[in-house]
Amino acid sequence: MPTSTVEDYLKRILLEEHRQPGALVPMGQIAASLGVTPGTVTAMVKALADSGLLSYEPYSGVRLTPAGRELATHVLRRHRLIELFLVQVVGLDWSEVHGEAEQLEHAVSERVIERIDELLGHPAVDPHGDPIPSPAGHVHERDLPNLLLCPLGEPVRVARVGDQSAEFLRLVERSGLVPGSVLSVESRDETAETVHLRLADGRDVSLGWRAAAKILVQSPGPNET
Amino acid sequence: MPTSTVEDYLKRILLEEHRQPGALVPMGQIAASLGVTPGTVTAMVKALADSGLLSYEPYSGVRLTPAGRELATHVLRRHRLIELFLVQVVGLDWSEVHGEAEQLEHAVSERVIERIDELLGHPAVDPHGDPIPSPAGHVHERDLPNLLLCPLGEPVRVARVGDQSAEFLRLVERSGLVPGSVLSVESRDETAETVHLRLADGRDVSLGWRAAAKILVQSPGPNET
DNA sequence: GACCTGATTTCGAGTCGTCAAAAAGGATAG
DNA sequence: CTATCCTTTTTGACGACTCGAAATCAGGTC
Repeated sequence: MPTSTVEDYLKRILLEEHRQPGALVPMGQIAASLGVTPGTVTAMVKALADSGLLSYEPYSGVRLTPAGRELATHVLRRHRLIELFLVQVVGLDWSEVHGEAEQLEHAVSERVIERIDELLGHPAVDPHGDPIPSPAGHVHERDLPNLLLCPLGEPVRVARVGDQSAEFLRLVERSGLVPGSVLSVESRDETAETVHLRLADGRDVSLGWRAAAKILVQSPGPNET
Repeated sequence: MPTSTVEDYLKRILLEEHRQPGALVPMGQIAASLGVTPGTVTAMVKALADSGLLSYEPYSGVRLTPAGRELATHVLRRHRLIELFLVQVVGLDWSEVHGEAEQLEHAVSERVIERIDELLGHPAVDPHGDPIPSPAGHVHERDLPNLLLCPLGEPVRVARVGDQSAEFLRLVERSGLVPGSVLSVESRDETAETVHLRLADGRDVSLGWRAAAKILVQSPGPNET
């Protein structure tokens, strides 16, 4: 059985691969994402390559093998199902479930995960709108525009929030931008680097570009959240 | 923060202390209970003594300090609340929750435990009838007779099952002896070392003494399970 | 082509938890 | 009081994971 450290490495690498499809993931990125030193990553990555979980190109980076990708996807599935479970059943606030799930994803058996999945009705996305991989390991990533790219003046529905930090999530909640909310982008200011939103409840909200880019939206018609 | 290994050592020692109140817990017993070699226990126990979690008498055994007892009790509280949660909310079979909880007890935060406790209505006992320690660390151990000691011919209610192994629990379930069931001990055979029971539903069941000693009962009046 | 600069690798070291096997201690029967 | 047996301790070692610092590499600059 893989240790929880191994699971963490693979999960982080999978996430980095998602962010830049096709590219090798460089050591530094893994180190930053895990909060360890680059030397540690080099050592670990060699071991993972020896186990056949990823392929390692010295000085270039790393790419998951099918075996590694499968394992990583299962960890991600556990993580996201646990997040949703903690919100919907246990009643935690969505801003705190990410950290909890970080621990639990390594402790929960497949038995329990399947029960949770059933209990929740085989959900497609977690509380942040991130897709939940299928038991077979398939991830349905949708290609959604963010608040910097979506059309102006049209109603859109928040589908996904691309930052799990408790702080950002609390801001999102305060501003009424949780997944499912409907709003429209009134204007963008190129110089000030801000966007101005009007929410369904009439509130006006401004966001900087960094924040706006993290809010992904879809057409408001069919509510898939 | 204590590692999960430390938590396991302390929890096991607490359980052994419960079984023989007042006595020092010998190394061999800890080693057997944890499935490690005696040498490992000696080394670990010295470290725990240095941390002030227990006092160590070479060649005699070990006893938890107040600090160690408190920590161990909290682990036990997490363990038993998780067991009950898995049965009542997640819907697992009671014969499988012990193993699951063994992992989860180290991964669940205090936040989540308190939510679970609330959700379950501050329960007093877990699915096996073992008492759940209070948040303050108080354990309400009741002194109950087992099927070898309770009066003959009188109705009694199963209160607690003193063996968590999935195999034994499945036998208990098959025989209709889960906590809460009412039955009476019809007779005991000293030579054959068996007891004969009559269940409330009319079924007759025989148990060997080893098994009978693990079923603890109370008067059937107020159902405290 | 020589030189920087930033990323990566190597190296030596340390912690934690574990084992196997040898040595030592303690208890008890004679 | 001693021989024996069981328990405990000691010792040396290992695997997994980590760090810090020195050495090395790759890619762009001039």
